[in-house]
Amino acid sequence: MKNDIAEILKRNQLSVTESRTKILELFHESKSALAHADIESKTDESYDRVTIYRTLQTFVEKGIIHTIPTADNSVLYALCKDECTQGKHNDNHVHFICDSCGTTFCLDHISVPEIILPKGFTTHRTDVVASGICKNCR
Amino acid sequence: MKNDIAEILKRNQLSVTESRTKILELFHESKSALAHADIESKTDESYDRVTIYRTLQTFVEKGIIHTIPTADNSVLYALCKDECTQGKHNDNHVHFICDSCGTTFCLDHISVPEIILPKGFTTHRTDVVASGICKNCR
DNA sequence: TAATAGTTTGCAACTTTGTTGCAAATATTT
DNA sequence: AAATATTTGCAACAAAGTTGCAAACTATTA
Ligand SMILES: [Mn+2]
Ligand SMILES: [Mn+2]
Ligand SMILES: [Zn+2]
Ligand SMILES: [Zn+2]
Repeated sequence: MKNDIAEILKRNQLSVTESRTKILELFHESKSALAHADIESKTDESYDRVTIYRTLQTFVEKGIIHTIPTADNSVLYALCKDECTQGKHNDNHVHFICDSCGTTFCLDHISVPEIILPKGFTTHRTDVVASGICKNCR
Repeated sequence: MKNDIAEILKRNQLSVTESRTKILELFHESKSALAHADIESKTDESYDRVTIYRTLQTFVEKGIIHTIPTADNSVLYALCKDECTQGKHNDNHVHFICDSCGTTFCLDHISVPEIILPKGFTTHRTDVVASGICKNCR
C-alpha cells in the first residue's frame, strides 16, 4: 500500500517525502472529498500549513487530485480516477455535497451531461455540483 | 430607474439606503457577475468593506441576487431573474466563466439539466458551471 | 556508502478575505 | 419633529492563503 503510493509519486516525477506520502494516502483511504483543514486535522497537525497548501497544489498540477467548486466557497479536493495528466484534467463526473453532514462525494459513474452553449462560446471544463441530502443522512 | 431600485428594496422590506441603492444599481447595469472586489472598485471605495459584505449577504437572503460557485473559489454574485424569494432560490440556469477575460455570465435561457442521482440521494440545488472562451474573447 | 546536487520543508512575516461588537449616523414610523 | 428601528463605519480580530529563505531531506553520482 505504502509502496503503491510511492509508485504514484515517482510516476509523476515527484520526490517521495513523508508529507506527500501521508497526504496521498489520506486521499486513497477517504471515501469523500477533503478540505485543507481536514488534512491538517487528520495528520495531527504534523505538517506545516504551507506544506499542505503546496502539496495540494502540486497534486492538482500533476493530475493526481482535482478541485471541486462549492456554493459556500470552500475548496475541496478529491482523487482523480479518470486518466488525468500533468495540466490536463478529465474528471467529467458529477459531485454531490450533503447539506446535512457536509460530506462531498465524487459520483464517478454519473457523468456530466453535454451542455449546448450559445454561439461563440467554447467550453474547456464543465462542473456539475448537486447538493441536498446524502444517503447516510436521510 | 433609481425609483425602480428603491421599489425593489421596499418590496423586500429593506430600508432604502445609499449603499444598497448604489450596489443594486450596479447589478442592474452589469451584464456579468460581480465579485466583492468589483463592487468595491466600481463604487470608488465609498463604502466600507463590511457594508458591502453585509449588503451582499442580505441580498442573497432576500432572493435578489444569487451566488455562483467557481473552481478557483472566488465568490461571484449576479441578479436573480427567476422568481426567487426570501430563502428560496430558483436560479436553474447554467453559468459560464471565461478563462481568458474572467467574465462570468448567467446563461439565463440555458437551463440546468436533470441529473439522476444514485438511490438515497435527494437534490435541493444543482449548479452547472462551464468554463472556456467567451464570445468576446475568441 | 559518502559526497554532491537538487528538491522540499518549516518558519517568519505578510497579504487578503471575511467576521463581530458597538457607537454614531441614517431611515422609518408615529 | 420626535421617537424608534435599522444600518453604517470603525476597530479589532480571525481565518485563509502567499512568499522568501535557510535548514532538512531526497535523489543522484562517484
Ligand atoms: Mn471528483
Ligand atoms: Mn446566474
Ligand atoms: Zn450527509
Ligand atoms: Zn472572455
